[in-house]
Amino acid sequence: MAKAEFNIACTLCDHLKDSLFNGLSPEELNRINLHKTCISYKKGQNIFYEGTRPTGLYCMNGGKVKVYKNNVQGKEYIIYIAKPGDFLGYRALLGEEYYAASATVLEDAKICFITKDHFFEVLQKNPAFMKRVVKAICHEMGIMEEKMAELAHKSVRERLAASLLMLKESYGMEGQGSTLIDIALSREDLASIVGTATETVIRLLSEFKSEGLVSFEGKKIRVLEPRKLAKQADLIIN
Amino acid sequence: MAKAEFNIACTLCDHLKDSLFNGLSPEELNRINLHKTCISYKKGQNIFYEGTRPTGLYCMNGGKVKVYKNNVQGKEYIIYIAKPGDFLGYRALLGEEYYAASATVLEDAKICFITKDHFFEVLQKNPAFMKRVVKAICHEMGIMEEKMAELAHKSVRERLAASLLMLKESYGMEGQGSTLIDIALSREDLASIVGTATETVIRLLSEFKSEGLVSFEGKKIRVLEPRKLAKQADLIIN
DNA sequence: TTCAGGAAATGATAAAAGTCATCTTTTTCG
DNA sequence: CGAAAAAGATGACTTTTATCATTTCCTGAA
Repeated sequence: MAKAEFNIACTLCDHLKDSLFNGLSPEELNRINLHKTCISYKKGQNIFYEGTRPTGLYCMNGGKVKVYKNNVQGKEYIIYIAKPGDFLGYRALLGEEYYAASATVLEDAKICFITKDHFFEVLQKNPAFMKRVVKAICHEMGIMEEKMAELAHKSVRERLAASLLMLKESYGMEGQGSTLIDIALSREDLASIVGTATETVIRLLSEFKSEGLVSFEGKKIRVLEPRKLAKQADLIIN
Repeated sequence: MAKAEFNIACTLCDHLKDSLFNGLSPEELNRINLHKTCISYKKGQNIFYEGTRPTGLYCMNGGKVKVYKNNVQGKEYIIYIAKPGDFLGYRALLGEEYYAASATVLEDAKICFITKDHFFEVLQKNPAFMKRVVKAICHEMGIMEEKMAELAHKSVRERLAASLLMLKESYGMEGQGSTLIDIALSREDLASIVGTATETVIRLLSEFKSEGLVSFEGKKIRVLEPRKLAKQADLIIN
């Protein structure tokens, strides 16, 4: 599993429009470009480990990466799934702390790495960029507050339905009057997103399937009835 | 329940040292001082509601405030308990969003309010302050990640033990070779912190009591055996 | 001081979810 | 290709936790 380098100019990056770097001047982008290292990772490879110190910022150019925490008994909780355009590891970097989570490749990924100093330089010289980053972080916090409240008081069934809808929003591909969740997640990973046991996810998914809410396409899940799923998730009342 | 105004110069505030405002110049503090309104709130009064728009920043000068979300069925999850020196409502303000949570006074509180414009002005003119705020926010996010992982995979018993230790850290008063958690929390509020039913908290607390881990002092809880509690919380192995 | 209402405590019961074991299917890799 | 490993599925069973009902205790307002 050799890490292959690649290089794409930031100014020409396909995912710039989805990124917090969108809005930087060509000069600033070139500055980042000069100081970045881009690497291709294979599925299963690790990007960083919980407890280690960040030395820079990862910026996703392709693929999918899970950010997760393992508890003492080895149970995993997936905090976030990063896709192209997303920053990775900025929390620990900006908080000047160790990584509180680990990151592992779910689908073969291309990831650029910008050293801490160069990222901070751009951040400090460009208040508008700083403001955008802060805004994004605060938005992320709002999502985390919502997730904590869900974990505290929703049933696993409700949370699974909510997770499927969330995945549909982020990774949905429209077609045939329904939406395919275009990410190859194992049942185990899905359980780690929902915060439950693998067997429970398997059982509930087959219930959803027999109720006609979803269907399976290879390893992927197709959402057939988003409104009914939302009702299961207790997001809508009627 | 009239809201009584009071006024204390920011430069003379007892809690400045615990606050993110610590480090501002006297000029900046005076600027904030000129544009703040300070109000005394009684227990049970509401500071802001989920779904409304923030118009400024609250800064705690006294008392305790719970920040919480209510789900559809009315079940509450307490995200945070703010104490003097803490900012309140900065997430929605910096994220330019509606409040994602509500805030209500737990113990009679004195809270200063700085309008959005003046706060943003200081923030933008002082990059070091901005950096400190960002660092604090990112630290907060790390705590939230930890809490999500706990909610996902720890038992209520473990979470209650962890919550008691967290409360001990934040509100502990040393004495008699043990620590009193100096905050008047109802069993219901404690359940909302842990993310469980009130009855479950009551039962587990009386188990902890009969195991000699805690004792009750009026409405308050005294932690007798923090190490044993930590073992219950599965924070230490041996 | 009393008494009404809220909070705390306790018991009984049901529902939800985890665990463990087993079996089947799919994937991977030599 | 075929064996081994991993992932998925299913059943049996246990544990945990929520819910509901009832009782006791405490506190604050009249």
